[in-house]
Amino acid sequence: MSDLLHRLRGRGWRMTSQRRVVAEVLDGDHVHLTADEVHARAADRLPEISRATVYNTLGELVSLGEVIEVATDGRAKRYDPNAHRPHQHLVCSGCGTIRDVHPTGDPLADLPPDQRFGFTVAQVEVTYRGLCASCG
Amino acid sequence: MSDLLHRLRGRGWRMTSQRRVVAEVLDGDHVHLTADEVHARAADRLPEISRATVYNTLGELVSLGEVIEVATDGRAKRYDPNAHRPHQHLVCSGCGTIRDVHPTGDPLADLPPDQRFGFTVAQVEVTYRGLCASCG
DNA sequence: ATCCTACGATGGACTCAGTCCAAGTCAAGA
DNA sequence: TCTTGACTTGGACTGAGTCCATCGTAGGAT
Repeated sequence: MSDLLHRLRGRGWRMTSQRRVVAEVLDGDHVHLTADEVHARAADRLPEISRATVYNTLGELVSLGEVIEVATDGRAKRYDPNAHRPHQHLVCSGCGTIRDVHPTGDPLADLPPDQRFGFTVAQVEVTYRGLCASCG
Repeated sequence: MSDLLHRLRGRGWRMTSQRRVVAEVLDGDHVHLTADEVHARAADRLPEISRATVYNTLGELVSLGEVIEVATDGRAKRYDPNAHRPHQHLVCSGCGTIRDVHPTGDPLADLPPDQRFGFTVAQVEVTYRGLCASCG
């Protein structure tokens, strides 16, 4: 993840201990934490970090395209650091676990012109839902 | 929509003026109102209807499978009465307008077994995003 | 190495969406 | 028409997220 920190510095980010810790917490595969979970894990390393700072930093990471916001349920948004490899999500209806998945085919091609209502379609999000092995 | 009211009566619903008004407000194609919008429109016809009743009624309609909950942004859930014809959604990133769309193909078939991580996949939601003709 | 200052952090108040609950009301079966 | 349990009400409450005035500090300038 230090490559992320390098990219951020290159983009003019002032590097603070808070931003470093938030970026470190978001490292890994199949990571989909809520803002409060990020705050809790960040506070393990930096006890005085505030919720506002976590929200600010997550928002900046999202607008820089380094992190993706995922809203799979109606509850808290989740933050997915796997932003540089396009992917979709598989969500367990039982426990809420989320996996990144790579479907074959191009879902955009499945939307015929007469179904586009004059829109310029730019992006497709696919959410697969079902029960995971433990909840099955 | 009176067929909906008949179905509900058949399922043992006690028919109240509040429930009738909520069901009527949710009539039509490409309808995707938030709970507060449903409440506002219901209150035009029945000024004393409470928010709690609107939430209760929407929740019941959802669990009866008559209405679908849609969470296309991180904000308020939207309620889609078009529950008996499977469809996906096309959302304008500018103004938030939502259209029901019917893509070709079966997105479930695009998720290979080695991408299912032991899940029993039951359902797929697809959200197309872009700019509508007015926002383009 | 030190100073400056604009950018970032803080925490508490606030908003918005939604839930909960005790008390009152009323639809519909007897 | 009576009765009763299902339904409605409004207000308090929760959870997620935003806003803002103030304080602190990273990092360029000297």
